[in-house]
Amino acid sequence: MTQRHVNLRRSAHAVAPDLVGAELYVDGVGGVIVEVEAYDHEDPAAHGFGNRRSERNASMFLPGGHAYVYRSYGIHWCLNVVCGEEGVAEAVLLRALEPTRGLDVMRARRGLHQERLLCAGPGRLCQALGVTKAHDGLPLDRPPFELRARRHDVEIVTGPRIGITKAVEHEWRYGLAGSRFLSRRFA
DNA sequence: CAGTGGATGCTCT
DNA sequence: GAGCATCCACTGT
Repeated sequence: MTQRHVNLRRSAHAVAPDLVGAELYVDGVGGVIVEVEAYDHEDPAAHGFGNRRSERNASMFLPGGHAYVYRSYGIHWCLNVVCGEEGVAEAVLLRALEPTRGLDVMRARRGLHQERLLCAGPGRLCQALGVTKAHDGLPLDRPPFELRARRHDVEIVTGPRIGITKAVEHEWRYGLAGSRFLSRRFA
């Protein structure tokens, strides 16, 4: 993968491992993606299961390359990279970053926290990067977003997704091997 | 460390 | 009214 941008018009399962090691910034604040999960329209654990549209998941039906942001547990925001073709609900949930730019801004947004926990988890990541509902549906190839493909090969580990109760058998969680910025270790 | 429970609000049935 | 794609503080080793 030597392109500058990740091709997001592919299935979430193809995109997810390619996002590990890529860089994401929001208004210049962010870092290296170290953990993601794939969700597709045939997946009972996904918001877009059965391609059923709702007010919440509308952005999932945009063509690959947009943001899908939803409220989690009433408190947190979670950011997805929408994948695939328009009209098919699939996306990759961004679960953790290794923070590299704007550490002071992230620390201020997150409060008194160690660097390791700044973006270790989907809710923490959005808080650190300032992602809210206002970003839902925005294209990822324009400001405030910047998404750059990784330039070197990385070692990727997989495992079951976190925090779900349906379709738990699939190993659709992808992480950067050995990273200390994961939300949880891989088995 | 591991395990537990509360906070919190929106979406969908 | 149930059920969350979570986080944090607190407990007990």
